[in-house]
Amino acid sequence: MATATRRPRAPRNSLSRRAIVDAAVALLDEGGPAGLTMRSLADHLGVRPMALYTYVGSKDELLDAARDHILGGLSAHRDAATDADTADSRHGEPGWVQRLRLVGLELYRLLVAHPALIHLFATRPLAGHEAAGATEEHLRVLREAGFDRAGAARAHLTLLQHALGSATWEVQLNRDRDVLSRRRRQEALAAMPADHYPTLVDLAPELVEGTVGEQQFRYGLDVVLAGLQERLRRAKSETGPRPQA
Amino acid sequence: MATATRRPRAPRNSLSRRAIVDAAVALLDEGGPAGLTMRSLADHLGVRPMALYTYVGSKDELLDAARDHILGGLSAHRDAATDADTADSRHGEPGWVQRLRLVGLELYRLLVAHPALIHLFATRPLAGHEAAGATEEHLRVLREAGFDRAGAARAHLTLLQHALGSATWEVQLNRDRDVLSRRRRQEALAAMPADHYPTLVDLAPELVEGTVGEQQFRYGLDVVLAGLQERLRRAKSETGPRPQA
DNA sequence: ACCTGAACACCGTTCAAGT
DNA sequence: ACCTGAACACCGTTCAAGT
Repeated sequence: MATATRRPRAPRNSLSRRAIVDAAVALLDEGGPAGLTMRSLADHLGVRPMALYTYVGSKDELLDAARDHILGGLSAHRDAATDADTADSRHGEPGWVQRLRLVGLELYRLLVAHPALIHLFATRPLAGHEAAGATEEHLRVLREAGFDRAGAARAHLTLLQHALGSATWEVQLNRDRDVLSRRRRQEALAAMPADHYPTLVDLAPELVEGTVGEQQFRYGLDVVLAGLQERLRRAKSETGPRPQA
Repeated sequence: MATATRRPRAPRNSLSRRAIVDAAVALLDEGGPAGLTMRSLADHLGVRPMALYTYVGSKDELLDAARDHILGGLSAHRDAATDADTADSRHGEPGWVQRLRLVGLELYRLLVAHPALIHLFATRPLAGHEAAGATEEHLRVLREAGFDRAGAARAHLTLLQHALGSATWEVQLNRDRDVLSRRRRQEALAAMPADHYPTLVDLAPELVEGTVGEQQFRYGLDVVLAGLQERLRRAKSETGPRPQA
């Protein structure tokens, strides 16, 4: 859409891997996955396409670097929680649940703020430690709460997977918020064959209005957290009342 | 990888939208998103690229059709559950929980069996009723269990989002199972800076061994289902003991 | 070492033309 | 109506060359 910024021909040694990755992230946020091509990126940096290959090797490698760079913000921003985030904790809720909620919200917001990140999760192979900041926090809190080693690992993955799925759904649902408004979406749902999907058609208003945005993520996160509490309770009653090492 | 099947020049009226979509799904399953180009698809069908445009309009439209075609299998396959699926239901577990588990497993398996589907969820805009078969089943079971209208909608989305996120993670983690084995992945995790990620490094074995495949999905699904039971219990105790309409 | 220019083997799609 | 051929404006990347 936006007119491609024409190259003001950068000076000789102004390029760097860091600058390239930064520009790549900017182009991804701006124009989505399609907005980032080696050629558009080169143009953006005032350089010929092949100049980039001095620093990156391939586009895939660049995409991985962009992903890791965005996710690298995870541990640093940890204490950026607003009052609103902590305000709605349930009364009598254990501290570890509240802390996991904050990590989850941060992760979800990062994914929604960088929609291209979701594309990268669904496109590039994973090693498993991409969201290391959130992983470490998850695991530490879970272990302190009393989860055993295997339980902490599985619970962490569940939280991560839920955040990823929620953000994916949310981002793609809102990709063209303007062209397909809520009203139209509700009409589309209500217009489905009622003999095959009676309940879906009946609940069309709730599906469109009530399951969107951070509100829906918070609901799902609370469900997961309640399930984890139940899990911990059961594990403790089996092992006996004293907490595990 | 596979040598491109050379066109045996199809007879004149052998093409159809249905045949094109089927072939597209096959190419997607076989070679991933990159394996499907209008040109490779035409070759596969023994036809020139532009012949496809009589039936599809654009590649994007074709991708949506392929996604909807795969997801269309959701309602039909409903009773394909094996004994193993029902065998591990917890004793004294309400029937609705068991039914939701079956739907979830079916959804997860479909996503993992068609990895390109995950790419489509993260790439193409959503209307909200793509997985209508699973949605209808979810909503009906939830309503019968006693969830109110808004609660059923939110609970359904949570189940859907969790399945999507789990499948995404799983598929991308295993994309090159051969080139990056578990052993190597565990070594990579254990080699991360222990001062920044002590718990992660410590739990590397559990993270690699215990959080993979359908086993991990079942764990997360059980967590979500336990959370939903808790949710329902609380809602009922607020409204009074008699079930809601 | 850092960067350019030309080229190759691809894309999706338009447009005019053939049957 | 159904399909082809040639062409356009793109891709990522190789290769040889310039500084």
